[in-house]
Amino acid sequence: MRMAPKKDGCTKEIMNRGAWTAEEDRKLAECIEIHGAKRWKTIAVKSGLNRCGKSCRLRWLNYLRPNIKRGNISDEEEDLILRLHKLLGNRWSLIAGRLPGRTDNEIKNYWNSHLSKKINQKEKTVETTSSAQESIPKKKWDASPVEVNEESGSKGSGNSEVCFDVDEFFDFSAEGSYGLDWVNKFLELDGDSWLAEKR
DNA sequence: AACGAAGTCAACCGCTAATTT
DNA sequence: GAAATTAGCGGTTGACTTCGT
Repeated sequence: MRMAPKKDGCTKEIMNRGAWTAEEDRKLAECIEIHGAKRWKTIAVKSGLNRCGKSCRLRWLNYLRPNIKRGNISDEEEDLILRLHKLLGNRWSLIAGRLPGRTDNEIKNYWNSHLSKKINQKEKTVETTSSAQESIPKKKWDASPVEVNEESGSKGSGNSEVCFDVDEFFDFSAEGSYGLDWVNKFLELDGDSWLAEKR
């Protein structure tokens, strides 16, 4: 697509970059079938694509992976993204993990092009209608998750209002959790009635 | 029809975390 | 335990498409 190679594993030699061709996709898929979707550096070499491992991984995860859904994000999915974003912030891979067949990149793009705009509009209308009483702090949607207690997982303050077990929360082995009930559990109505309104 | 603006999305970059040597 | 390597993530870019004038 563009620009000169930069420093990292991908750039020690001149690598192919930019849009993938059907032939490259086929070679990559073949190679992954043989070696599995791991060891991307190895796959990059074995496939003979002259692409870096990073690039191969991204292509596989976003396009070639089986069961991937493209486009047409449903109302339910959109609602789920909104709620998860409120809960998690810009942790796209975690959000994607709760939306079967969706990729972090797709969700991130969808957020940036659709949802962030919707939210900004909503904010504006709220501001104009309730300019007088400003007791409730303005909600910042970008990268400001509800604080969660992550002590069992990674970093976290522990000083949270919404406490839950991260391990339980991200136990993706629990199939069938695709829905809103589980997230409602953590998102007791906090004044964000517009989410409810919009349904 | 032509052109610029705005929107979309695939792909890359830079960084950190995890793993291997 | 330290250093090197690899994997994964979120942010950003820019080519392409669509829309408005």
